[in-house]
Parts: sequence; structure tokens; C-alpha cells
Amino acid sequence: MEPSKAPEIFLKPYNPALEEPQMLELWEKSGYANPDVCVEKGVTKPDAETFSIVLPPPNVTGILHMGSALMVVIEDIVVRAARMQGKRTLWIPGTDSAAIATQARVEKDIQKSEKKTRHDLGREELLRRIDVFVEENKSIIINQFKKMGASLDWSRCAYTMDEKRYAAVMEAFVRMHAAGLIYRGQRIVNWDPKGQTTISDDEIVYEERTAKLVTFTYSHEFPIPIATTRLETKVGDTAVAVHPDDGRYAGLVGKEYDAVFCGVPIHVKIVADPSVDPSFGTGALGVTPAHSHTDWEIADRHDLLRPQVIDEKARMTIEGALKGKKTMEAREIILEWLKKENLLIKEEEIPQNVATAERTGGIVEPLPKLQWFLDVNKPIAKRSGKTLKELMRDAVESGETEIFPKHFEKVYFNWIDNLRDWCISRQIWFGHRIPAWFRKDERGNIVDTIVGVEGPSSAKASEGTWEQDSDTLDTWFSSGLWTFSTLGWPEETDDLKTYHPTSLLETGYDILFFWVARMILMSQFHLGEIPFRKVLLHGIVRDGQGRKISKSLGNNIDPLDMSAKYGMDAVRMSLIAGMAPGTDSKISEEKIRGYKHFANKLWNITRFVLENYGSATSINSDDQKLVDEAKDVATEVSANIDNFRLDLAADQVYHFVWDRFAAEILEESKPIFRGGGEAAASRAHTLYAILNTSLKLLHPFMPFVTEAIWQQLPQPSSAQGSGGARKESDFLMVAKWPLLRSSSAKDFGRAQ
RNA sequence: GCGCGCUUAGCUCAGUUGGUUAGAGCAUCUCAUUUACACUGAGAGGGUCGGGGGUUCGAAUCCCUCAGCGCGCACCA
Repeated sequence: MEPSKAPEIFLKPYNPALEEPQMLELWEKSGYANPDVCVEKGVTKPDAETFSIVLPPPNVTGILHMGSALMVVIEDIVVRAARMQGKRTLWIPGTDSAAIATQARVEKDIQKSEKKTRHDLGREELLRRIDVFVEENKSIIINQFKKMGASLDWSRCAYTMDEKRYAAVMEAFVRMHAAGLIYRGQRIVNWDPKGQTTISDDEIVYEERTAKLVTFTYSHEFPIPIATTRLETKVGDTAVAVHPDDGRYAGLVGKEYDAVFCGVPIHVKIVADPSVDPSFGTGALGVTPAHSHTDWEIADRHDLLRPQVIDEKARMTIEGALKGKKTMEAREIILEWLKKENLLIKEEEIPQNVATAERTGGIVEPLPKLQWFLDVNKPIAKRSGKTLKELMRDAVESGETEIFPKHFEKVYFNWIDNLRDWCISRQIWFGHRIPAWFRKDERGNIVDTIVGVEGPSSAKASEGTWEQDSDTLDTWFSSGLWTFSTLGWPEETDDLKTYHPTSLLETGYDILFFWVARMILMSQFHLGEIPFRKVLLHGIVRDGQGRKISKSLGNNIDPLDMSAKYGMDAVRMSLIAGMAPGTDSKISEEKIRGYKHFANKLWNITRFVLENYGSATSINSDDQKLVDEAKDVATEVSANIDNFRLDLAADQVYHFVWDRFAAEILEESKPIFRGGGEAAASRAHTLYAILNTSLKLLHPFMPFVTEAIWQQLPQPSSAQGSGGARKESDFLMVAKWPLLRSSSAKDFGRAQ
């Protein structure tokens, strides 16, 4: 046997900065991230089991942070493992327009540099500026994802606002409108005065604050004191509601009173309504139908007037001294007036949840507005009379879609149970414009409406001037279509047939409602099938001490900085280690450094193995046990990956490679090599085999260093001496996943 | 108010259907070592598994209860 020298590159420590760009280039040239190429080149059988997954599209305003890095790593691990297992694997990338966030960002930039508002520029010009911004930023975020080693099929990259996706959104809206699920109605909506748009219930964040609860009466004649934290709305009251069983007020129900409240004439009827909590405040509720969700519903039941007293800028609209005042100012003025008039009974501090807009932080003002809604309770004929709510529930209840970890299924059901109609129209310019056209009379009243992809036909156009609705759709409306709009829907494409329903949806638990639920809704309605078979949720990435990463704490750990310092493989491993599904995880620089050492360990193991590697021989029975041991590890690692316990899988292979392979097997081999002969030759091949298996198992987790080593491996000489056996694959990325222990070790449909 | 999760070594966490003496990483301390690797190796200290009760031959693991922390939803006059 002639000992071969290890390639010179192994004489120096592993250098990620040198290897990573080369590996990226190799992978990109290979085209193996595209399943069509894999089939073409014979790596994957055309009829192999498919594995498909969409990348949760990052916002074009965003940059890569540890959260998105975690997402990329989890998905890339699962995808690379599936590809090596011979599955026809598709991972679709894309970017998200993130309507409000993007428009706000561009508006801010323009305000800063040109001191202009969007109204100064006009709709067309603003949208043009946004497009420029988006194009610049898209490539930044895409390049960052590429650097992570994400084996996404960039040839299928989608953007929520590109032509195909735009068309899909229009089609989806029109179809849902035709089915009677989308309607336009005057209802109380969540108005964000800061963002100047409506928002959905899910975009509200409740903040606990202390509020002043004021107890008073409207006038000296009015018999019931009421309590409120929002005095300014009381000029819009049209009723006082008490509980039907509340004996204190029984005799007063049905009576009506007039009063002049802080200069505003009001007419208040006393009604009995079961929604009133007799134990809160005075047990009597001043009903302001136009500025409270529950009061609006009470007004429905008692046929009350609904005067609006606050406008979109959160200012008073009522004639008189209050007109034009901010709500907070009006509150003080009324309080002073109550004191002066001796109508004030009590003031007390109470804790209160204030509704704020998630994006802007503005205090949400409930306002009655004419908006588009999606009806979640209407039976759908073509879906056997089920409602959207029921369809959403069915998908998970039937087990067709499984959520990991399991307990999030309860959270999901809980959300569905409390779901109200979804307000889908937004008063911003950047987004998918609602495909509705209105014809108005001289006074501006809408006399005709058309909903359609094309707009008014020529015949209709001759009837008068049509104007398209200026509103755009909630960004989650288009996101809901993502699993199938990225595959070419509404066209019946091959991709759609092959890859939908997708196999897996992996995302953060924080967008379970926003996105996961909406995708189920959309797919169930439009395709009559689930969007994905499994949902895997991950948590928030926190710093080493478990704190949320925030600018004010200055504890940001930038994934790209860290990879420059320690290598992307180290970043990837440290994100996965200790990360249980659905649970928040932690990352620190020390942790990352540890895995850099591991990459180097692997590098040096290779050096040792190659230095002792020699010509053809067979493996003896003692050594076969070691090979089998590696097979056992492969079996367990595979099982953990299948169960999405990537943390356990990573830990297992890490410990096998370091503590068993390097610390024990390699050490025991040294005297064997000194002894020479058959035993040494057998051992040399055994070490090569174990290294081979280790590289494959580690590849999904640490693709760069493993591929870099693979590229340096000599072609193994055949044990049977047939010679010239080619290295089984030119790329570790598409090398065959190790055989597993059990006889059920399937071939995973790999082409030979 | 309803629901979910967490509580194990100084720190961060594993512990998969209950089964010997409860594990890892980091940190601390001691020692070793010029060839695969100091981006190393060997070893040590450190835990009444949040409290209490129960089931069991046996409980970190299952049940009840209490406490603390975190989160979601609802209410929010």
C-alpha cells in the first residue's frame, strides 16, 4: 500500500472566507437547486416523491437578521436532506412588498431629502419611487440569503407585486366576490390615525396603561351615573345600556332624555342589553355607537342613531367649542366642564389595555367606515356549504395539515373561534389595487359598481365615468395565495400539479394567524385543498441572556458579521443547536465560535484520514463494526430530521464526529497504522467510509465545509479492485444520503 | 376571565413511550502535549430536577395542588 498525501490545503486551518465563495459559485453553476436540473442530470428520478416548500418571503425593506437567518437554516437543512434522499425537491424563493412598511419607509426618505409628502408627489410618482427602492433592496436581501448557503431555486423566484402574482391576486379577489364572500359595507373598523389606514384585528397590539375612569351624569336630570375612560366620545352617545336583570335600573329602561352635554345637544335612550357587565363601574354603559365595536353592536340591536364625532385625524367633528380639538384635549375640556357643572362623581385610576397599531404605534380609533370585508361565516356552495371558518378548522382538525409543535393547534383553533369578518381594504397606495370600479352621480354618490379583473367593458364605459377604487388590499391577502401563486395559479401549470399541496411550511409562530391561517383559508377556497401538509413553527432568536434583540439594548448579533468572523457553517450550527421547535432560542458569539472550532476539527480529521488513505483493500470484520456504528448514527440522525428535531440531529452528529470519531476511533487507529499491513489498510478504508458518512450527515447543517472537503476527496479505489470507480457524486449537495441500519432503508427514489 | 408554555449545575439548555449512579455546552479549577487539530487532549468541582401531595416495585418524566416567569386570546364602559 502506498500512503497518499493529503492535499496541501489541509495543512492549514480551515478558512471559511476562502472556501465559502467558491462553494457558492460551484453550487450556482451546478443548478442542482432546481429540481428540473436534478431530473435532467439523472440525480433525481422523474417520478420520485416530491418535497416542496415555499420560503416565507422576506420584506423588501428588510435586511438579514438572526430571525430570518434561523428560518433559512432550518429550511435549508430540511431541503438539503430531502434532496440528498433523492426526493424531487423544490424550495421556492420570493420577496414581499410589505405594503405599509415599504410605503412608510419610502415616504419617510422623501420627507427627509425633499421635504415632500406623498400628496405632493401624487400616486403615480410615489409608486414609481417605491418601485426604484424595491428593485434596489430586493437584490440586497436576495444576496444575503444566497450567502447563507440557502439552496433555493432562484429560477422560480417570485415577488408579491410582480405581474403574475398581481394577476393572481386580482383573480382571487374577483372569484371570492363572485362567491359572495367579499362585500363592501359600512361598519366599525380599526382606524390607525398615524398610518391613515384601516388595519385588521390581528394588526392590533394591546398595551397596558393606566387610564382615568371618570364617573358622571350627562345632566342633573339624567337618573343614571355612568363611567368612562373616553369622555370625549360621550358627545356621541345615543343610549345608556344596563343589564336586563339589573334591578337598580329596571324601572328606567325605555325612557328617553335630552341633555346639553358640554354644549352639545344629545338624546339618550335607556336600553337593556345582556352584553353589559353589571359589576363594572356603575353597571350602566354610555353607548357611543360610532366609536366602539361593542356599542355599534348594541346600536344594531336597539336601532340607535350613530353620530360620528371623531374624524380620521382623531379630531372632534362636533360643532361648537370642541370642534377640531384633538381627542385628548377634548377629554380635558369635558372633564373641566363636568367639574364646573357639578356633574362629576368620581375619578379613579384603572389599568387598561390600549389598542395600538402594530406598524405605527398609533392609538387605534374605532370609526365607522365603508370598507371591503371578507365574510368568514357565509356558507360556500362549491365547498359543500362550509364557511371559511369551517374550512380553516377542517384542514387542521382532520389531520390533513399538521402543526408542529402540536400545542399550537389549540392556539389556532382558539383564533378561528374568535374570528370576525376580515377587513381587507387599506388606504395606502402601494399594494394590490382593489379591482372594483364605481360610477358616481353629480353629487358623488355611487350609482353602479363593477368588480372584475378587466374593469368596465366598453358598453359599460359609455354609461359614464368610472373610477377605480383607490384602496389597496391588506398585504396578507396576497400572502395567503403564496403557496399556489408562486406555482403559476390561476393557470393550471405543471408546477402546480407537481408541487401543490406543498410538503412543509416553516415559519415563526408569530405569524401563525397573519399568514399560516390565511394560506389555509385561501387554498381551501380557491383550490379546494390544503396548502401544505405540515407546518413547522420556530421561535424568536434571543441574545445569550435570553433578551429580545433590540436596537436600544445594542445586543444585535449580525449573522453576516458573525459569518465573516467564524464562517457561515458556524453561524448555522449555533442557530440550530439548542433550538427546540416553537420555542425561543438563544445565540451568542461564544456559541458561534465553538462551532468554528468544530469546522476546523472536521478539516483536520480529513487531513488525518487522507494522510493514511491507500490503495484497494477490503474492510475486516472488526472495522465493519465501526462502519455499522456510523450507520446507526445515520439512522438516528435521519429520524430526528424527519421529526423536525434538527437540534437533536445536529447535536448527535456533532458528538459522534468529535467525541467518537476524532477522540476515540482516530486515536485507536494510530497504533494500527504504525503496525502496517492488512489491518492498517482495512482501517484506512474504514476511516474513509466513516468520514464519508459524517460529511453527508453534516452537509445539511454545515454545507460549506463539508462540500469543500468533498471536493478534495480522492476517488475511492474500489474494495473489489475494479479500479477507477468514480467518486459517487461530483457534488456532496446531491450525493446519496447514507444507508440506514434497518432493512427498510429505502432508496428514496434516487436515480442510479 | 379563557388557554398555552416554561421552572433541571454559576449561565444556556438536553433528558423522545416512567427504568441502574440525572447529561451536554460555556464558565471555573487541575494536569498533559511539537506532529490530524492549542480552533488540542485528560480530569475535577458543582444539582434535595420550583414547593407540597399522590399513583407506582420505581417519578425530572404520569396525576392533583400551590408559587414564580413568559406568551396568546378575550374583556377593556
